[in-house]
Amino acid sequence: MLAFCGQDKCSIDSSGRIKLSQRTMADFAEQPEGHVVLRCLPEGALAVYPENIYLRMRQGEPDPAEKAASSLLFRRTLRQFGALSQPDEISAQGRITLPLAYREHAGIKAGTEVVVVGVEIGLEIWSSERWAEELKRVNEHMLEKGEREMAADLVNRPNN
Amino acid sequence: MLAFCGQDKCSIDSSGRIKLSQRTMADFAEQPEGHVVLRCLPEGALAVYPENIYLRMRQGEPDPAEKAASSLLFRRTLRQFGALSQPDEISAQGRITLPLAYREHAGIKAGTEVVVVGVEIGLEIWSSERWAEELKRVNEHMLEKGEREMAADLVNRPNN
DNA sequence: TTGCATTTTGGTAAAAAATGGGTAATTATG
DNA sequence: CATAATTACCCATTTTTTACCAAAATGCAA
Repeated sequence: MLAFCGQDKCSIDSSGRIKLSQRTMADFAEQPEGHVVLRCLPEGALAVYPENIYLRMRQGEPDPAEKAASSLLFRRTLRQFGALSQPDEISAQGRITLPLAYREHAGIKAGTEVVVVGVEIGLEIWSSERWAEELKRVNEHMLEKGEREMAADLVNRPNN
Repeated sequence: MLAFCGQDKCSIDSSGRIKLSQRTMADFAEQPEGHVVLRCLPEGALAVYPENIYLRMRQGEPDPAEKAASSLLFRRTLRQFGALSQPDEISAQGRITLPLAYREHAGIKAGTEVVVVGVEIGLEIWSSERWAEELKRVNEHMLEKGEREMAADLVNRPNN
C-alpha cells in the first residue's frame, strides 16, 4: 500500500552505513533475508531496488558471451550494469552498507547527511546538495512543460 | 543470482598476483570447471572469463580452417583471440597470477592498485587510472542520453 | 649431471576494515 | 512536561586484506 514514497533525512555513520526508517524497512520486509540490489545512477545518486525489480530491468540478452566477444559497445553495456550494480543486504537492525566506490559515485562522504527518497519501485539515496539540485531541475522542467502546454493551447485549439 | 557484479579495489603483489574477494570467488565456484580464461581487451584491460563462457564466445565460427585460408581479416581475428587469450587458474586461496605480458597490456605495474570489475559474464581487471577514465566515459554517455530524453519530452509531447 | 641462482608458489602473522550491538542524545507524542 | 520511540555515535569482536617469509620449482652454466 503506497510503498516506497516520501523523503527521509538520515546520516551515514563512519563505516558508510545508513539506518532506514521504519516505513522503508516495512516496504522491503518481503525481501528474503533482506536481499536488495544497489545501483549507481548516472545522475549521481544510488538506487536500492528489490531483487525482482532489478531482474526485470535487466532481463535478457539472448547470447551475451558471443556479443561480448565481438562488440566493444556491448562490453560497455555489460560493464555499465555489472560494475554499477551489486547485491546488498539490509541487516536485522535495518541498516544498509554502501560500498566506498558507490558512495564516491554519489558524492556521499562518511558522517554527512543524506536524503532517502521513495521512487515507487524502490529507493534512491542522494547527498543533500545533489538532491536539492535535482528537485529544482525537476520542477523547472515541469514548469517549462506547462508553459509550452499553454502556448500550444493558444495555437492549436483557439475555439475551445 | 546476480553473479559477477560490483567493483573491488585490490593490490597486485610483487609477483603479479591478485587476491579476489570472497564474493568473486563464490561466483567462480559456481562455474562447472575451475579453469578460467584470461584475455587482453582492446580497451586496455584484462578480462577473466569462466571457461564455458569463453568457449561460447568462440563457437560462432562454423569452419575456421576454410575461412583462414581465404581471408586475411579472419586470420587477424584468430590471431587476436589466440595470442591475447590464455588459460589461467584461481588458486586454492583465491589468488590469480597475471602474466607479465598481460599486465603490460593493461598498464598494471607490480605493487600498484587495480580495480576488479564485474561484467555479468565474468570479470575485468583495470588499472585504477584507466578504470576512472572508462567510468567517466560511460557516465557521460548516459548523462548525454538523459539530456536528450528531457529535451524530447518538452518538444514532442506537450499534452502529456 | 650437479650445483647455484632466480622465480614461483603457498602459508602465516600483523594490520586494516567490516560487522554487530549497546548507549546516550534527540525527536516525536500524549 | 513526561514518556516513548527513534536516531546516531561509539566500542568490541570478527573477518578480510596485505605484506612478508619459507619452501619448492625452474632454468642455467660449469
